[in-house]
Amino acid sequence: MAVRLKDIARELGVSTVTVSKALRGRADIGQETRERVLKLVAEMDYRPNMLARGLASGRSYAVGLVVPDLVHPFFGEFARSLAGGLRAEGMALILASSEDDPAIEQQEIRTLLARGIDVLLVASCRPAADFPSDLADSTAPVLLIDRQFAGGRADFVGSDDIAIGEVATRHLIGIGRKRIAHIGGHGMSPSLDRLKGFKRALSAAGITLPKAYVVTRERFEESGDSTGYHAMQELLAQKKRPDAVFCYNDLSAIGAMEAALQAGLRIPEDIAFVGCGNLRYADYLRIPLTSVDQASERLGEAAAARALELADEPDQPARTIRLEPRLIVRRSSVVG
Amino acid sequence: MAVRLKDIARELGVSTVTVSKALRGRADIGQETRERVLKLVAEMDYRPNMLARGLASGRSYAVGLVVPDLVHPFFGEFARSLAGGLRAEGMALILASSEDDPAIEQQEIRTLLARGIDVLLVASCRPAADFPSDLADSTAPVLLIDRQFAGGRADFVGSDDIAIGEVATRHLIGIGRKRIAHIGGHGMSPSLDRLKGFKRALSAAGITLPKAYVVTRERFEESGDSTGYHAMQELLAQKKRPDAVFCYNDLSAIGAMEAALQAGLRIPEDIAFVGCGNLRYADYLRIPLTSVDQASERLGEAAAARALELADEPDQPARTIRLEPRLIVRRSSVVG
DNA sequence: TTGATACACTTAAGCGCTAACGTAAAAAAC
DNA sequence: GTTTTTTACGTTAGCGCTTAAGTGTATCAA
Repeated sequence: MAVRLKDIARELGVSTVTVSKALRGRADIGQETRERVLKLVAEMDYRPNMLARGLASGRSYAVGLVVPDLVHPFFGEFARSLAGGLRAEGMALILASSEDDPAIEQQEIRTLLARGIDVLLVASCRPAADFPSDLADSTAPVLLIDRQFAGGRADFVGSDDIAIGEVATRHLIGIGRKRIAHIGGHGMSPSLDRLKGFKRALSAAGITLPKAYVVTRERFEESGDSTGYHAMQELLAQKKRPDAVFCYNDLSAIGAMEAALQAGLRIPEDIAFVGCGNLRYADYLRIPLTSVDQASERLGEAAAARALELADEPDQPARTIRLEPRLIVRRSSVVG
Repeated sequence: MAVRLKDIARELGVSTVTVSKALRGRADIGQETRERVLKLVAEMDYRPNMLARGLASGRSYAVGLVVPDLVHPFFGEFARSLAGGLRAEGMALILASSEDDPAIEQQEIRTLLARGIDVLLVASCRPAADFPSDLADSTAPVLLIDRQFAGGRADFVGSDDIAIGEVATRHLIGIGRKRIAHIGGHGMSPSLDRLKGFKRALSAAGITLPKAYVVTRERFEESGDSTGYHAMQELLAQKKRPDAVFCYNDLSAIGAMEAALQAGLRIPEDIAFVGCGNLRYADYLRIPLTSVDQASERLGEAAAARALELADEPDQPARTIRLEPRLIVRRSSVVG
């Protein structure tokens, strides 16, 4: 089959261990031998068998990533830049999608662990309330992405979701809106925190929030547009309908805008919208959408960097990395 | 560390091989023993170490996928449904992104192969003209996705790109357009075939195609909108500007429409557009976009099924699977 | 001269698993 | 009742690599 360490060693008249060490840059190999090895390795196009290396060394040089939905632009962009950061260090990415189903998520985590991944990255779809036991028991260090668990002492890379809620809401307040509603999720930490930021911004401005102005739903990733559409209909049914809505993500904002337009409202004159995620197509929508950018690329880079650290040194005190959001203003919130 | 085969065997007073066989459902294990093994395996939460299994058996139960761009909706959707199909059979997906760079693609293929993947799926970004040697020499069976190579005797799962070109063009002819242009790519097989279908449909209808009505570009995945925008400006500069454009994909169509709108044209009255890919957001665009649906989900399923076959039996005659496209008509091509 | 100290390698062992073959007992065949 | 077959296991060897523990030789201090 393929070229093995043994073949290189035989050809060179040295032991396999010498070749192995030379390849990995260990110090106890002579300059001349090292060069001979490297030269032949290149000539024979040798690639170490990572399964064997992983079995022998306990390190697989691969990280696992579980996301709720690959198609969601945020996770796509995140995965892309993560993969780029890992590739630079010769690490592979094993990807799994949970389809927003906790049972699938658990199963995927198990199979990733069985593959000896060095670090487990998870954007969990399980409720933020308590830390899942399988993550707590993981043999590989765990790096939570985007979604955190309550009291979790786990490593985390994600957005500052409270700031997202504040930034979006302050913008709506800033353009003079008084009846500001929120279409959000429940259960996951980003939903909770964005709502918290939303409320914080409102009360800081002395604006009261009717209970009915907060509509929460599930499943924002896959079919967020219809989720947003129906949630918006609920808001439009209020006696005093809102004049601005902060939506959990862009997809739900798209659906919500659709509902508003169908109801004959003008955007942004009658009602303004802010989404979150800064979708690639936000500029090209019927009404270009104001959105909070989560810097998914930079999150991917940060996660890659942290994952590499954890792979090298698994037993570190947990760290939390939060990136600040940035508001991108478009037509949906300013008369243009 | 984790529970090993040996631990189960010791506990049960049998050999490791017996446990291994029972676990994999081999015939030469007694009913009673099998049950005892399975029971204890469940109790002790044993998961086979896939690195060891892979090393010993030569099968890793993982497939590798290289795509040009994870963020591109087509590949995202494809990867999602592929992963689903594989998961059902206990196969993992190792994902790599080539960033549309042939050198990165080659490197990623090497690292995937070094990981002992059972099947290599590649949506290659290398020119269709000739079959790359690394794919020809691959130790794992190769399954080409979306893009084919000339005279390639390799397995393939993708769209019927000629039909895509025909369907789109016939539609534009059907709505009475006479000056039909194409913004397309070059090099990759889908570009070539879509152009072929485009020309075929035109000549079947007896419509002549000015040379300048075919504009080809590169890089349609990542920044297709600006590619489409600039290509469209070129078309608009013609003495006789087109009254319809078939664009390589939706992203370029979005950019092209943007350019047309900026030029003061009405869509579809003055100029109609058809894209390809049937983007999730096609309905919500400024002008909802008529697009050819590639059935990316079904492609993913088909690829998963074929990959499983190839994993079980690598030496099969190559098969080509092409899914028929379907036109989704929206505002960009009919006055609505 | 002796011993310590590097240096540049080799030998031995084993990671956790499976393929291939071996074997003993029970069942079936003659 | 002996041979053959079948059933249900066990033994051996090894996948390709790495870690840990040597081994021999040159170098240097005492």
